[in-house]
Amino acid sequence: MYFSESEENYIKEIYHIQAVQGTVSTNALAGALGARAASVTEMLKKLQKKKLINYKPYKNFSLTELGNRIALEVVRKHRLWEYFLVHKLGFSWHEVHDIAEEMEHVSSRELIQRLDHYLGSPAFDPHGDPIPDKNGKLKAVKQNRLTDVPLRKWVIVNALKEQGGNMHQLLKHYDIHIGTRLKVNKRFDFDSSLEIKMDKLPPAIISGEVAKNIYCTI
Amino acid sequence: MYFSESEENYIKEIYHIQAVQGTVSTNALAGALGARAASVTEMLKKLQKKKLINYKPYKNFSLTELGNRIALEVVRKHRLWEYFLVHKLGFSWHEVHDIAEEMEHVSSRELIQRLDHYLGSPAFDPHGDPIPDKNGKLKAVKQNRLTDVPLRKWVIVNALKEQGGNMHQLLKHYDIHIGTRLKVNKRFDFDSSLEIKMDKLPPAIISGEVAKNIYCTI
DNA sequence: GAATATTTTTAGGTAAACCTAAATTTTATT
DNA sequence: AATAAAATTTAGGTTTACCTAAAAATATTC
Ligand SMILES: [Mn+2]
Ligand SMILES: [Mn+2]
Ligand SMILES: [Mn+2]
Ligand SMILES: [Mn+2]
Repeated sequence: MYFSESEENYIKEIYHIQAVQGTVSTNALAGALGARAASVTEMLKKLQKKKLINYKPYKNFSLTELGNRIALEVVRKHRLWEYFLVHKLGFSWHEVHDIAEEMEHVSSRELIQRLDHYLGSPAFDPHGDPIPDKNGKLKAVKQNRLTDVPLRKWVIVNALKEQGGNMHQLLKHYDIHIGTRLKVNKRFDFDSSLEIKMDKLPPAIISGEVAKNIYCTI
Repeated sequence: MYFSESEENYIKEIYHIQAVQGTVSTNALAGALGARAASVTEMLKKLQKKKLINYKPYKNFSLTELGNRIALEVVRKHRLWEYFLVHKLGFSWHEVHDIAEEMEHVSSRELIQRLDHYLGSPAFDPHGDPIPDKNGKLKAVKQNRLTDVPLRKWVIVNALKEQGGNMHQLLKHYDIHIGTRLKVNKRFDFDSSLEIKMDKLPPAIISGEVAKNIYCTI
């Protein structure tokens, strides 16, 4: 069965929202895709006809088993290409999302099979997100928000979320990247900033803004 | 300036037809693209408005300087991806065209820059066709049709054209590939087959059908 | 050079993916 | 429970890229 680029983007986005919010609404999806609610409604009907989502008018919706499988395939393609861009072409992690957003729609299954093998079947993309394997299985690693981590406990950064701006400059300045070991010494409620401590470096203050996008293993 | 996937395909195809026929007509383009003449006319008007082609109704048309530049960029992307698919992912030369047909439309310039560097700035794609460099320059190597080559003269295969079917099986059977040294002993006008001689192999007969798609340096 | 054939364009449609504005349904508030 | 607010859908457009069938222009043939 053929799915258009738009259909793939919708399915993938439903998958992501479902993963973090548990439930998906027309407006949430419209927001995530930068589209208007009316456009989303139209597409929802199309996706339902293709048996990719469970949808009743005016109600929240969810992916069907099939929809989930397709979503995982697109996510797999996206993350494998991101891995390729960073580890083979030398891009930095914050530059690859938009390119992968296009490459994820190249349709050849054989291509992805071979790409995966060529990259050594990586389990995580450059942002620390798990790459679904051929069967859609994800290596489950808990991503704990740095803002919620217990005080004075050493943790390891395992994921960084891109948020539009150029947060990566800041992270580079602090020398925080995936694999960095650090602990949170204090949390300042006033501006929700944190004092963190990294090996061989004096304690540093980071804003809640940044901390929100840093995840780690406890 | 943005060009859609369709616009890129049209421009590239005009470039190819121009290269072999010298001149491009609505019907020729429609045939090459698998579209109807009416659709082509419509697109021609769009391409003219974008100053990519020189076009007068009912007349043959040609690429403008800008059109040529864009065409070369798409050709460059196509052939670099083909090279990647064969030399990095292990595809065989006859499997890569359709995949590259999709990948050539990924828009990032930086991506192609880096891909080129990663591949070692190759000058020829897996079919033996030259890859335009960043400035659109092509390494000119004369591709002589094996059917036209002088008799009893050793030549080297430098290009193989894919023609839908599975000619590659035949070529593999004869062990003919890019780089193969051979000479044409005889030409049989009756069915336009050729007797060829390769190093360390007894003479063999190949059909005109196949020979037409083999090119070499004299 | 007129008649015929071929090529190309125009006219009029369709489907996908978007949009705005208005109507409808659901949810929240008094 | 009635009303107000918010979310969602429907109605009616637009643009892109296709299509078929008919008309117009160009080329070929007698
Ligand atoms: Mn995408
Ligand atoms: Mn990622
Ligand atoms: Mn293409
Ligand atoms: Mn090629």
